[in-house]
Formats: sequence, C-alpha cells, structure tokens
Amino acid sequence: MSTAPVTTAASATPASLRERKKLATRLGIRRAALDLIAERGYSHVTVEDIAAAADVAPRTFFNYFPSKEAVLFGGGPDRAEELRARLVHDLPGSAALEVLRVVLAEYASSVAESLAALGGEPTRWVRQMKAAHADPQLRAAQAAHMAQVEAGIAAGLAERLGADPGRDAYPTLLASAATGVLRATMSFWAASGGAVPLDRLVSAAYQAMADGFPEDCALRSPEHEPASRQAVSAHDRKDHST
Amino acid sequence: MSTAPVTTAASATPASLRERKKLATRLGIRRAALDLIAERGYSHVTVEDIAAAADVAPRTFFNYFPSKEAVLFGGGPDRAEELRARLVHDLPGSAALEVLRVVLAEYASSVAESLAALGGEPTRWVRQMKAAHADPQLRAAQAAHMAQVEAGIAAGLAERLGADPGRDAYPTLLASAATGVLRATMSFWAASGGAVPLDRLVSAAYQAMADGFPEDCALRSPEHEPASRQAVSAHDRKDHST
DNA sequence: CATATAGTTGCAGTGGACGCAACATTGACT
DNA sequence: AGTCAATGTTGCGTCCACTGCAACTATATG
Repeated sequence: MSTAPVTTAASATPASLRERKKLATRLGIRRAALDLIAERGYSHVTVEDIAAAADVAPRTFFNYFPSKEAVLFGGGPDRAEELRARLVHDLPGSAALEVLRVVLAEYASSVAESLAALGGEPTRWVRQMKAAHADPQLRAAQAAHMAQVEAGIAAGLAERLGADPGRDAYPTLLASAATGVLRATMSFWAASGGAVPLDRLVSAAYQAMADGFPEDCALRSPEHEPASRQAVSAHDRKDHST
Repeated sequence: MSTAPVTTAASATPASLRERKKLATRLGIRRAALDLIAERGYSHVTVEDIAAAADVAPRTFFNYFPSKEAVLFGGGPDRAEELRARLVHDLPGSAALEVLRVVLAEYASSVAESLAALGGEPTRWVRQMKAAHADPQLRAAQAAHMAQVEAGIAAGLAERLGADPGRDAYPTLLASAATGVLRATMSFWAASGGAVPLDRLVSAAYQAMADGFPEDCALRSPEHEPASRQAVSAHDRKDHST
C-alpha cells in the first residue's frame, strides 16, 4: 500500500493522520500474520499471536479483519463490487468471455500487486504460498473467498447479459468456470515463484477455456525455480469465434 | 426420524448389528441437522441442538462428522478417493474431458441419491437448498468442500495424463473448471427443485465447456416451479473433436 | 480549551472442535 | 453361558475463533 504506488485508485492519498494510521496498522497486522504463518503454518498461529506480533490488542484484530482467514486474502473489501461493475460496463459490445479474460487478468494483477506491497523479497511470500497450497484448511478458506468473488462475477455477468440467474444458468456457469480457472492459474503462478507474468498466464488459461481445453493444451513452467525463461506454451493458432 | 423407508441403495446390506447402528445414527444426525437448519437457518442451529434432536451426546456428533458444515455435504468420506481412482482408470483411451463428464455426472447423481435417502418429499430439501443458496456462510462451506473434491480430481487427472502438477498446470486447470461447472450445475439443479434430470444437466454443462462457452449457449429452466417440462436447451449440433 | 467523533482495549460470554478417560455395547472365543 | 477384547458413546476440561458491550484514548472540529 505504501511501498509501490498503486496504479488503480486511491493512490497518493495520505489523507488525514487517522486514515494513515489505520492503513498502517492494517498493514502491520497483515505483515505480522503472514510472517508468522509462513514460519509455523496456519493452524499453529493464533489470532492472539498475530495481535501480539503486530502490537495491537487481540480484539483489534477483528476490527480490521472479520476472520482469521480474511487476513490472508482480503486486500480490500470492495474488490468484489468493483469486479461486478467492470464486468457490466467494460468493453461494451464484446463477448462475455472476452470481458472476463480482460477484467480477471487485471484482477489477478492487482492481487499480485497487493502481495508485493507487503514488502520483502518475493522469496518470502513464495514460501507462504507454498505453505498455503499444502494446508487443506487454507485451500478451503481460499475456496470460500473465491466463492464470494464468484458470486460477484455471476451477478455482473447476469446483468451484462440481461439474464435471470434463477432461470438461466449460463452466467453462473461461466462465472464458476472462470473463477475455477482463475484460482488454478494463480495457484500455479504462486507456485512458480511469480516468475511467469501473471497476466500472460491468465490470458493463456482463458484461451484454453475458450478453446474447450484441447488435449494438447499445456501450461508448463520451466525446470526448477524459474528465473527468466518462461514457457507458457499456449496455442496461439486456433481463433475462437467471438 | 423413521418417516419413510429408504428406497435407495445400502439396502440388503445388513452387515453386522454394529454397522447398522452406526449407519442409523449417522443418518439420524444428518436428518436432524437438515431439519433444524431448514427451519431456523444454518447459523441459528448449534451442534448441541442437532445432537439433542438426534438423541445423542454433543460429543458424538463429532465422532461422525469432523465439523458442523460436514453434516451438510459429506455423504461418505471416501467419495473423493473413489473419484480419483475412477478418473485414472475409467474409459481408457478417451479424452480427459470425456472421462470428466461421465464420472462427474455419476458423482452428481450419487450426491442427489444420498439426498433423497434422507427421506421426505423433495419439497423439504428443496427448501433446504434454497436456504443454503442464500446464506453466504453456507456458500463458503460448500466451496470449501468442493475444493477438496477438486484436489482429488486434479490428482486423478494428473495421474491419468502422466503430468506433474507442479510443472504442468493443465490438470489443475481442468479440475478447477470442472468443479466450477459442477458446482454451478448442482446449484441450478437444486434451485430448480430437482425437476430437470441431473445427469442431463451436467452433460449439457460439460458440452458447453467443451465448446468454449459459446454466446448462444443457454441452460434455462421452465417458467416457475417446474414439474414436468424441461428445457435444458443445449446445443446438440457442434461436435467437438475428441 | 471543550467537545464530538472515531479507534482501541479489556472483559465476559457463546459456540465449534479436540483429547482424554470412564462407561456401555457388541462380537468372538473357550 | 461367561469372559475378554474391540469398538462406540458419553462427560469433562480445554483451546480458540469470534462477538457485544462498556470504558478509555487519540484525532478532529468548534
């Protein structure tokens, strides 16, 4: 939030002292939480521990995050709403799949950004992501979070397409598939250490989806801990009708 | 508790007295839970309530279900493993998408069956499903559950395709999309009151996915509370290469 | 400086989940 | 039958996530 200027909005807004302090403690809590969790694992860290490490009262933790899990995901509480709005209005005239690809690619990037804003070298939160990937509890939590995002997407798509979600399953279907793809992509990206550009990964994955997941489709990462080489062997041949 | 005789499977499985008793209490707990939740809503029912209604000690509840949420989903704890195995071995030689469609359609059916095994008219658990769809807490729980299923699917696909999930994102990607579609489909089916045959819905949805979610794709349900008519207006024209 | 506003903290309480140690039931063996 | 080992059930104590409420404190405003 303070390290790298956010390109989206609300940047360069030091606002009042109060606001700044709030942001600071929020970030402090988040940082402390991620550090501890990376060290000991999610289930071996209590809210009390986090609060102590962040120099706030345990009670204060819940003034900033509605749950212990939320500290891992919730960058901003309004991201879901923003997503919805953009899905409705962006790229008017384009196909639903196209809007999804563009908007969700940006969403992914913004998530990545907010991770980077936590400071520290990438190596640290790479470890964190690896840990998250392992712990089934966290997988569940992440799924729950994405479900919320998905609801926003479905609503946005339904509005854009003028469909009634109760009667036409298409928006929900598309939203579910889209978030599924998004989740898998971000997991993969995190596991790769962030070496492959996220937006490219997301685009490739959506291309795969639009093409109906052909057999020869493969999203591979380089050999070990990739640094510069990037494979992302998508197929740029088939043009799907839009 | 013993309103209607169970019509489905598990019949003619007297096994030992012990096994039967266990099954009985398990079903009793599940029934009690679903009843109470349908009445009061998920968050207004405590485990203690459920236990009381099922005539067991609160502690016993956790001998059968690992969590309060689990009582809503977990039919059997080994379903995930079975899924994995079938994805590896079934339909040798067929495309991954094809196996997914077949196996997941059956999975969905078995879930539906276990719901029906709880007895009572459909109307009851239709209400339950509607409630579940509304409560964000439950949406999250269901997502978490599906995440576990997804992990099994991803593992199975990876094994079938001989891919390393750490290096090739294809299996994970496919699994995520597949469970997304499955989830949306089952939600839709439940919301429709189970009027539309589930396996047909699932097949249609997978067809849509294999075709890259064309714009004209629409999975619609009849007007109001459907009874006999069923639309499922999929497109049976395009044959995708396999 | 006084006052309103808003954030922080402590406290007490609810409820989910677990480990452990009795107690009850079932099944097997002689 | 009668005894014993498994296995299931229950109660108890504990930990921890989470919440409402009521001080208390720091910022903002007049």
